[in-house]
Amino acid sequence: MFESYNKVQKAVLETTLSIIIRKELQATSMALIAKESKVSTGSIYHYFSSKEEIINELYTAIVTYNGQFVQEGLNREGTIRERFTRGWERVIEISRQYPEGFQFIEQYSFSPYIYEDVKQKAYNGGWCAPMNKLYAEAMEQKLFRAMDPKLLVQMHYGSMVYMVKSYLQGNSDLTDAGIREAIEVCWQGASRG
Amino acid sequence: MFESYNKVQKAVLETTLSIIIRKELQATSMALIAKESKVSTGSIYHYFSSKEEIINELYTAIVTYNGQFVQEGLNREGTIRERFTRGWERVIEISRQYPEGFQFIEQYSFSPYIYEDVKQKAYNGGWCAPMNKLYAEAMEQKLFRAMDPKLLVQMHYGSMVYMVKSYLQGNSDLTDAGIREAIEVCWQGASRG
DNA sequence: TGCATTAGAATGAACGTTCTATCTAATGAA
DNA sequence: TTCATTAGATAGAACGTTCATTCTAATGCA
Repeated sequence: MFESYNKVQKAVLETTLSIIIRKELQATSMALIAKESKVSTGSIYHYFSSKEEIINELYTAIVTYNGQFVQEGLNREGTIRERFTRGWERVIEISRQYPEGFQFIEQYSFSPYIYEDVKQKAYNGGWCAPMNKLYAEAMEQKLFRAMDPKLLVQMHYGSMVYMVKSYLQGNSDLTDAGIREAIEVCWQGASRG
Repeated sequence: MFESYNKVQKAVLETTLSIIIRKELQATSMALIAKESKVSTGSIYHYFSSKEEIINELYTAIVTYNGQFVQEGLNREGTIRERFTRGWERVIEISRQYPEGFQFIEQYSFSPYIYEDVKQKAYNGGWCAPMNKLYAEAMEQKLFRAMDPKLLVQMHYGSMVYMVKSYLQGNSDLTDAGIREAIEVCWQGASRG
């Protein structure tokens, strides 16, 4: 997840992610990050200019990483339906594999603590634009109902998010069959006549 | 929204909600709440035992209020499809009417800052259980695919949440026709063959 | 007068950040 | 090879600020 960072930065980012999921932003103090990551505050400030910067760096790193993973599935050859399925499978797969990253992005993508330009850059490096394009294609080919493709992508993403949240809260399981069915539900709802 | 509270409590809760949406929990200080609500910290502590209690009270109040509004639509007479449509229409309607409440619940329903028993009580007073029941009925009557009704409700709620978020972020509009179409997309996806 | 309510100063803890001292390892002149 | 020099990295105490909460005195209604 944090391969492009040095050892200290990696430890700080990993620790911060772990604490912030367990305890909220306000309880994620620099002292606690220092203690748990075993990096002194002096060193933390040597590599990061502020607490805000750590959180924003975390945000960028996760969105970029997840974005690449999803795009790999989305951009491979195949019919629209195959790419659709692979794309959403990867969205769920990465959420299941790195639930902390998923939860963090979920909580902070609408937060004022993340700078607008970081959100913007993250959006560009993410998987939203290619997915929007796929949906637009599906509409051109009359596979999908005519509507705002971006809105439909958001709705489907919402479905996936809440399915994963249900799973992470222990209110449902997340089997391969269940995932396939959920994706099918989305496809069927979007389909024309 | 806060009819069951006295004037001071109402002012404090309304102000807290407004600040927390604009600025995050960590920037929502008691001093700022006092200043904006024009209630001194002394009075705030006369009516609330702590900052945590304010936030948790806020959570309870909003979920209860929204829950009643949605249930009114859900429980009225009609076919399953009519009740389905009215239910989701009300979920969106209340979100559009009180976007701050919507955003607050969205941000804090998964937060460790809200006590578990408050979440539990809120869930019971909310609209989830009746909606689950409606979905179970739809499955019994073979209108919907056989799957976990709770999971499908969560997925549909996710779709609504992300549609409203798109709207609140200015990335799409939220017309009556658009809402109707979104609900239809959900129905169609859930339907049997 | 008596009592609930209010205001806002006071308090002490906790916070993000900075500072200073120390450590480590690489460099290069002798 | 040796050792002074250097630059970066690290540790943790110290700093000033801000925070949630408490306290004390004043207010206003019964």
